[in-house]
Amino acid sequence: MPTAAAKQQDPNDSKPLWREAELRAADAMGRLMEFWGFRRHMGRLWTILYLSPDPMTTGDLAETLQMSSSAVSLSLGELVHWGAVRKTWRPGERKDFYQAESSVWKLLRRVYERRELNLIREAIDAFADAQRHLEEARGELGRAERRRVDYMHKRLSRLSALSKAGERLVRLLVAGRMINPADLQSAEEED
Amino acid sequence: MPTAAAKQQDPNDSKPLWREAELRAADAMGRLMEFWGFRRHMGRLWTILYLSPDPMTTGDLAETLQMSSSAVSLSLGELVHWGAVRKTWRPGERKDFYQAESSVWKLLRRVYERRELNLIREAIDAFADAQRHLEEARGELGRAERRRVDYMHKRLSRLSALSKAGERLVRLLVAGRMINPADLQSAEEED
DNA sequence: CAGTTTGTTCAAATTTTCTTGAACAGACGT
DNA sequence: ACGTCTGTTCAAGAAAATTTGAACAAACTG
Repeated sequence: MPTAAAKQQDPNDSKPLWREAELRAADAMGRLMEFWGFRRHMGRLWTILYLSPDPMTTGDLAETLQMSSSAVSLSLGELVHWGAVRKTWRPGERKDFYQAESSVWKLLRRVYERRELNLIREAIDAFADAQRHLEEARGELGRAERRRVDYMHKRLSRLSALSKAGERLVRLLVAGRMINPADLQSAEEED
Repeated sequence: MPTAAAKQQDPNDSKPLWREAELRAADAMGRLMEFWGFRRHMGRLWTILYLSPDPMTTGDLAETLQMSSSAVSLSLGELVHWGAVRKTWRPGERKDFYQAESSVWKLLRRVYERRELNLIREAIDAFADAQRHLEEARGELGRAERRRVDYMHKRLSRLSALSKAGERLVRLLVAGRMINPADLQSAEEED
C-alpha cells in the first residue's frame, strides 16, 4: 500500500523546490481569510495567484492546490465576484487566465462594506423594533413589569448607541479616514 | 397533533408580552457575534442577561431561549471565560447567578487581542518562513526559476508589510488610540 | 457541423461542527 | 453521612457545511 509520502512524490512531476513555501504562505492567508468569513480555499487560491508573476489557469490552480476543478471553479468565481481576482484573456489561448487583484486593502474594504455594515444595520433595526414593541405593550402591564420593561428599553438604547458608533467607525474605516476608537467607549459610558 | 403554536403557549406559563421583542434583539446580537467568530448562542445568552435588571440562573436562560441545560452551560462558560459574563452569588441561594458584563467594547477589545492578533502574527511568521525557504533554495535553481522565486520573494515582502500594518492597526484599536487606515493603503502601494 | 476542450452547476457524499441526553461530580441541607 | 439539587463533561446523534464527480453547457477547432 502506497504511503502518503509516495503519493505526494509523483515521479514525473517536476515539483519546484519552492512549492512548499508557497503552499505554506497560501495556507496562512487562507486561515486569515477564514476569519473574515470566507472559505479557506478562497484565501489559498488568491495567494497562489498573488505570488505568481503570470496569470494562471484553473487547471494550474487545481494542480497546485490539489483541488478538484469544481472546487476551483466555485471559489474562484466567488473571488471574482468580490473583485479579488480578475479574469484575463490571452491571445491564441482558449482557456481563461486569472490574476490576483493586488490590492488587499481594497478587498477588505469591500468585505466590511458589504458584510459587516449590513449586519450592523440589521442589528440596529432589530433593536429599534424591539423598543417599539415594548412601548406598545407598556400600557397593558402592571407596575413591576413596567419597571422591567423600562429597564430593557434603556438598555436597548445603549445597544443602539453602541451599534451606531460601530457603524460610524466602520464607515470611516472603509472611507480611509481617521478613526477614534474612544467613540465606542463613550457610546456606552454615558447613561 | 399539537401544533407548534400550541407548544409555545404553555397555559401555565405566564409568558410576558415583551418576551418576543427581547428574543428578537437577542437574535440580532447573536448574528453579530457569529460574525466575530463566536457561537450564535453566546450572543443570545449575553443579550438576555444584558437586558435583565437582575442576575439570572442557567435554568432561567434555558427556558427563555429554549436551550438544553448543557448548551447553556457550554456557551455560558465560554462567555465567562471571555469576560463577557460574570458569575454572581446570592445569599441563601444555592444556584449560581449570572449577569452580563456591560461593557461590550471591553469584550470586543479582548476578541481582537486574543483572536485576531494571534492569527495575524501566525500569518506574518508563515510569510517570513516562506521567504527563508526561498532564499535557501535559490542557489540550486536555474535562471528562469530564479526570477520566479525573486518575484515571489518580493510579493511576500508586501504581504508581510501589509500584515504588519494590520497588526499595528489592531493594536491601536485595542489600545483605544487613534487609527489611520491610510497606513494600510500605503503599506501596499510602495513597491 | 461534429468533435474537443474548458467551465459551471447540481445532487450525493463526506467531513466538520453543533446539540443533546445521560452519566458524573460537587455542594448544600437535613 | 445520605439524599437532593445544580452544574459540567462526554460520547452519540443531528444538522450544516464543504467537496466531489458527473452531467450539462459553451466556445472554439478542424
